Amino acid sequence: MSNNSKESLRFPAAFKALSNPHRLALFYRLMNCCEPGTKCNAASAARFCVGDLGEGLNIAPSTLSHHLKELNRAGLVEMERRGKNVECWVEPEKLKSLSSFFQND
Amino acid sequence: MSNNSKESLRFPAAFKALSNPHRLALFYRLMNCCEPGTKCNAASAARFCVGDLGEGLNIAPSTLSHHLKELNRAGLVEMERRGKNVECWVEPEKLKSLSSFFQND
DNA sequence: ACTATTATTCGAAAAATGTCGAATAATAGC
DNA sequence: GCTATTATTCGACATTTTTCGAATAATAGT
Repeated sequence: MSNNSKESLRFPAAFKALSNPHRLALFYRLMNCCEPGTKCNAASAARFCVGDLGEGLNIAPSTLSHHLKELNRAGLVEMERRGKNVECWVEPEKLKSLSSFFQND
Repeated sequence: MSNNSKESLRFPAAFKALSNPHRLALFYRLMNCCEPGTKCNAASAARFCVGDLGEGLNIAPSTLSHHLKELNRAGLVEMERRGKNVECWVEPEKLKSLSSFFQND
């Protein structure tokens, strides 16, 4: 009932997912949800639909889909169908986990 | 005179370098320099020589060397010859950079 | 100079990854 | 039910990566 198919974050898989420039760009877009310079309201995680996320990346829809699936499987990105679109977002707690991975002090 | 060939950290390259399980293990060892459970003195970055770093990883010396070179080129790991050995370490500032990459708040 | 130790470079082979187009699925609106 | 929109799955192919062993380099000690 509770766990709605959200993948949990595991570091090796996460870094592997971020190792591709396209996937890193996609993740970065979701991380920095608002326009460059501005800051998101921490409360509302920004959502992009798949098509919009790939905007400007010059990759085929099938490739885009593949990359988002990888990000999702790595536990970095959540996805949920909403009508014709599939919405994607990053849970803030995932960012915290990643951030603290590198803080050994 | 000043810049002693230390590669600067760039995120896409860094995540790519960390995408391999062996390289992640090597980096993790250097990050968490002391024995599991204990904490390093922040002042003294721990150093491993190449051979010791690869201990237990079951990879050929040539493979180990290759991976460390990649970590170095990505700006994650510093390397310096000291006698017969080559010492490796992680600059604490690199960890800070990586950590803050994920903190967009 | 010779030997032992430690690490790197250099191919080469096997495995994994990134990419696409075509076909398929899921949904919404008519 | 048909059509349009949005996204995914499924091969297939090209590229990249991982890995190794053999040869080479760098250093220290005898």
